[in-house]
Amino acid sequence: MTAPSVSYEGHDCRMVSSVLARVGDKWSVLVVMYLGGGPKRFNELKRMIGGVSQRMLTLTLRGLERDGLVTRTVFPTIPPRVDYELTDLGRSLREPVSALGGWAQAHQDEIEASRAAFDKAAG
Amino acid sequence: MTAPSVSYEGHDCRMVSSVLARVGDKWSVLVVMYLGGGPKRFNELKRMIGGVSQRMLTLTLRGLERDGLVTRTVFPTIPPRVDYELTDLGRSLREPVSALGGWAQAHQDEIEASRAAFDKAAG
DNA sequence: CAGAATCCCGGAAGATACTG
DNA sequence: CAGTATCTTCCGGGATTCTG
Repeated sequence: MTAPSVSYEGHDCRMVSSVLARVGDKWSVLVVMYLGGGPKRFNELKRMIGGVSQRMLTLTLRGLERDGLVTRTVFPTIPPRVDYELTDLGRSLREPVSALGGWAQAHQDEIEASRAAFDKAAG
Repeated sequence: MTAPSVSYEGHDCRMVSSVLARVGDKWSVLVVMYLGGGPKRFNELKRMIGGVSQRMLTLTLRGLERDGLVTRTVFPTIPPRVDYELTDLGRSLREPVSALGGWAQAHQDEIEASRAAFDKAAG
């Protein structure tokens, strides 16, 4: 019943790993999620995410842009304005990430209980 | 059509992030994937994954065990034997991870092309 | 406002050696 | 075989400062 629609065996598992390395990155996920609500400006994202340094946000956005998940649009005004928006590819990522989010939500308590029990047993 | 079954807005996005921090971990993913094929011993996993140090594999398995995704069974024989196996929770994770794997597979070329173009433009 | 540049530190992770 | 222990190296990432 939990049979995956795509089997693990039969293709290079490392590819999944490398994609998760990007997608699973803490800030990248949050950016993709928040950009799902529409285009955002730099500081707008920074405020929404909260706890991210401008350096990390810059690097994260750069990485997402490089992978074709996000577009960067500069308005040559004063003060400058830059909009970030998901590409079609970026939007298509929301679905599988959302599935993982759903899993996280469904099993969060289970995981936390397991951690507590494990930590208690190990002292 | 790409409408997610679980919306991003409406629950704490950081939870998804924290789960991805574990699940998205390079070695954790690979371990879960390989254990999907049935119970494995330590060095068996090490050989299958390849490129992982015994230290990292130990830490990864410990983390997965702590989260209740993997069970560790010790056979008090000489030489010692330890089997690692996915729990029900661990098996349930395969489905959403597989979805992400499918996405990775489907868009790999697109991503690589985007990276190449980006790197070329940036010099 | 949106970044670039610089400094700096703690933790992540490899290599190696030892053990029950 | 399945780890633990130790050392060391590396770099992710925060804080701060400067610019177009």
